[in-house]
Amino acid sequence: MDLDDVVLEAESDNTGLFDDLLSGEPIFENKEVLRPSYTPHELPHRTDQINQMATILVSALRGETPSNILIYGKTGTGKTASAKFVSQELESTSQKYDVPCEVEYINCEVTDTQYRVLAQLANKFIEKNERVIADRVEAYRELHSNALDDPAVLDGTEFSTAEAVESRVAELEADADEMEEVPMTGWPTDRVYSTFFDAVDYHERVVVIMLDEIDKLVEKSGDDTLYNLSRMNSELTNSRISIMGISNDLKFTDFLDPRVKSSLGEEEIVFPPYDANQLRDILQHRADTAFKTDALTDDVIPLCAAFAAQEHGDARRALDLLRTAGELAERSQAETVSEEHVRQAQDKIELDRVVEVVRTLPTQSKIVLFAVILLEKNGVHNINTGEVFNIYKRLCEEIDADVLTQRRVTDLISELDMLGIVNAVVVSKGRYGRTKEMGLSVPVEETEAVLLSDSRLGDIENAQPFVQARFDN
DNA sequence: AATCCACAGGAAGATTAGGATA
DNA sequence: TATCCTAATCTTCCTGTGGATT
Repeated sequence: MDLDDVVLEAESDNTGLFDDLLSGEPIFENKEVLRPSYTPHELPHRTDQINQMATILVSALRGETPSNILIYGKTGTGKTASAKFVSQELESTSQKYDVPCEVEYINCEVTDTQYRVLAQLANKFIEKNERVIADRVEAYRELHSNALDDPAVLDGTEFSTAEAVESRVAELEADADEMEEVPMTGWPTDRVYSTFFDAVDYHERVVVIMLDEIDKLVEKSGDDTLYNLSRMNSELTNSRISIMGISNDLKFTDFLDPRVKSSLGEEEIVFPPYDANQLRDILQHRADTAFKTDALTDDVIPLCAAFAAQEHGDARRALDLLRTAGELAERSQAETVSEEHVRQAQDKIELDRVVEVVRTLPTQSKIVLFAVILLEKNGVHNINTGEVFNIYKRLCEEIDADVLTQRRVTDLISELDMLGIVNAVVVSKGRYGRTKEMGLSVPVEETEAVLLSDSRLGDIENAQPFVQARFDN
C-alpha cells in the first residue's frame, strides 16, 4: 500500500482525527487579527494621540533630536500598538527620504535590569553597524577593483588613488573587528554602557528608544538606566537619542530622580481607557477581517464591549473575549457565534486567570489554600483561622514542609483574599473570640486539581482524615 | 459592668535569597 | 570567586478588640 492509498482511504471513510473539526463551516477568516500581538494599521479613537506622537517625532526626520516622550495609560488602551504604528511609519518615511533614523523597541517587563537593557541595545546597534560596514566594504571593494582597471572612476569620489580605497576597506574591517558582542552576563555595567555608546555614535543618526513597561524597569532596578540614557545626548557627537517611555502606572515618575523626571517627561501623552462605544468600534473593525461574514450574531460585539468596559476599558480583554467566544463556537460546531458563547468565554477566561494565579502561588500559600479547600469539601462553612492553621500544620508535616507561625499564616490568608481566591471577613463571635471567617470564591474541583499538580502537594493521598468532624454549638 | 475568648494585626528584629560589587 | 547589600520573608512579642457570657 503506498502513500496515495492511505490518503484516499482516510478521505473515504471520514473518521480521521481532524475530519470532524474541519467539516463544520469555519467561523474565522483570520484569527491572527484578534491576537494581542497583532499591530493594526488603523487604530480607531487614537488619532489624537498618534498625531501628537507624530508631531513630536517629525523632528527626527529633519535630523533634530525629538523631545523625549512619556506615554501613560492602563493596560489595553492601545499604547503599545499606537507607538509601534508610529515607529513603523517613522522608519519607513525615513527610508523614503533617506534620513538616518531608527527606532528600537525594548519591553522592560522581559528585559528588566539596566545591564540587560544596555546589552540588548548595544547588540542591536552593533549588528546594525556590522551590516552597514559590510555594505560599505562591498561597495568599496568593487570601487577598488574598478579603479585598478580604470583610475578615472575615482573622479568625483573622496579618493584619489586605488590604494586609498583599499586602506579605507582595511579601516572599516578593523572597526568591525573592534565591535564585540556584549555577552548575556559577566561584563561590568559601565563597559556595556560604553560599548553601547560607541555603537550608537558610530555614524550619524537619530535613534528613538522605545521602552515599553518602563515602570517595571524603574521598579526593579531604579532610575539609573534612564539617567544614563537621558544624559547621553550631551556626550554623543554623531548621533542623537530620544527616549519614548510607555508606562501603565500614572504615578511611577514619583520615584524618579527630579532630573530624570524632567528630561524624560518633556512631552506627555495620556491614553484614556476606552468606553463601551469605542470598544464596540474597535471590535467591529477587527471582526470584519477576523470572522467570516455573518459569523457573528448581532449582540455578540456589544456584549463583549460591555464586559470589557466593566474591566476598565481594556481592549485586549475585549479582543480576547471575542476570540475565545469564536473558538468556543467553533469547537461546538456552531454556525455562528452567539451571546451564550461570549458568556462561556467570560467564564473560561476567568477560570484561566484563577488557574494561573493558583498555579504560580508560593508553596506555603498553596498549602494554606489546600487546607481551606479540604475544609470546604467537608462541608464546613465560615471557616476560621484556627481551623485552617490546624489543617495546615498537619499538611505540612505530611509533605515535610516547614511549618510557619500562625501570625504568618494569617498574612497568607489575607493575600489569598486580596487575590480573590478566598473571601475573608473579620467577625467577632462574642465570648468565643474574634476571627476571620472565610470561604472559597473559586471553583473547588478545578482549584484542587491545580494544587495537586504541584510537585510538592502532589503526593498528598487520601486527605480526608485530616479534617475531623466539627462539633460546633 | 466586668470578663475573657481567639484571634487581628502592628513593630521590630532575624533570616534568607538573589543580585551587585570588588 | 568571595563578600557585601538589599529586599522579601518570617518570627517573636506584643497590644487591641467586639460582643456573648458571667
